[in-house]
Amino acid sequence: MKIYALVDCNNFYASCERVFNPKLEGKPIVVLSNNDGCAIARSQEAKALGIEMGAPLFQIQSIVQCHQVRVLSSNFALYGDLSARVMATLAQFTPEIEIYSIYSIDEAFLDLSGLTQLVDYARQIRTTVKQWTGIPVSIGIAPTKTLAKVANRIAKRRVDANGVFDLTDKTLQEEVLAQTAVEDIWGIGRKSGRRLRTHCISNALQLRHANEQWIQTQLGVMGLRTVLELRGISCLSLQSCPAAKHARTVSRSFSRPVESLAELKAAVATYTSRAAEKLRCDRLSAKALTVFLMTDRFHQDEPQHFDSTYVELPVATSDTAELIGYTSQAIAAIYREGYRYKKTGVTLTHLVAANLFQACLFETTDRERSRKLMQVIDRINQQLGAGTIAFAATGLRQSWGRKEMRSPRYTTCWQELPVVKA
DNA sequence: TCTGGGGTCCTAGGACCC
DNA sequence: TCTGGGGTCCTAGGACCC
Repeated sequence: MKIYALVDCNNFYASCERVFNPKLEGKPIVVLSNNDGCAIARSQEAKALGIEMGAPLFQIQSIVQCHQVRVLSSNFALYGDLSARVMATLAQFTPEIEIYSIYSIDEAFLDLSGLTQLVDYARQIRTTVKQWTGIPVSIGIAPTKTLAKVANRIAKRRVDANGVFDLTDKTLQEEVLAQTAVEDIWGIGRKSGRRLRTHCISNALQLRHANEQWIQTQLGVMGLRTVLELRGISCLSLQSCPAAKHARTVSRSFSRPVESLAELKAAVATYTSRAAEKLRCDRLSAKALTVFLMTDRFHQDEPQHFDSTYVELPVATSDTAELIGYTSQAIAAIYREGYRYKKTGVTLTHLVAANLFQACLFETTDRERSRKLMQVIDRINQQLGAGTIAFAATGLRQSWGRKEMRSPRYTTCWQELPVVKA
């Protein structure tokens, strides 16, 4: 029998902040989204105060003040680095590990098949991760990934579980699934949850016993897969070597409305640069791209405009200058005067391995020269900090975002290393 | 006044081909 | 006036995840 363990970091972003700032221990913390807009992570104490995931900061201001909630801007450089350390630690315990999956920032599946003393082993993993990285994790153990997710929830909630819960026992599965709300199952979202409830399926045990044909007509093959997984039949295998990405998006909301094409162009050029960097980092090239722009949907009293445009490129590329040329034209094509824009973004799609592209018969650009130039730019920005060298099209002021309460990038920036005083 | 960003997979339906 | 059938590929949109 297969045995999966799901290792999930507790309140990951909040825990990361605590690693370098122990004064935050035991205090309610929220970490904010881009522009300091919404709460995207909360410590246990903040959750207990009733702060919901995604709550706009201005709506929770009274709770924040009343309970002295520590409010922090997001610091993804720090979280990404600590995530990598957690994953590296987990990899010490088994070669069968799924990292870099789309859920990778704070969780990883491990294949523990064939091991005995599962709970002891999991405790050892938990202790080691905490000791080596400072991040507390919870571990759920079960014969399928979906059940391991359920087990992980219990590991987090039950005080007596002490961070580890083993759900391999069939009788225990029945008991636990009966207490799990149907929308708390991995893969069942709000929509499906509501639909299931109208058919009197409100917990995971009822879903487990639902009719297969009926589920497939209602929820499609994904839903059916979930039901089988709940029954202990593994449908989702461990992807130890996940497929390459299909798309790379960079988009941001503005901290204030933007009306001029010039500003939008500068923003789009900035996002294009970032997306192209990601592409080169993954050694990929894009054969197509989409650019979109939108007004503020929360301001329905103002005129609304959303548009996007798709562009196929003659030759796959990851050259920033070339891509900015295309995205700049694209944004101009969908821009309409007289709107207050809130957000714009760039998606690079149809990604192919950079060394395997189909050249164009009438090619005029010198690909080798462009590749070398990009390499130099990437190296300079890596060594001297992001944005040290940039394309003029990205503009001189890059002040769309707001991050007023960001903690230092303790582990990824020389100037911001923590200092230990004797 | 202030409301995130970046992904995946599946399905339906259109375009196109023979 | 009559106007096939089956297959593939692609995209948009929905649902979901963290």
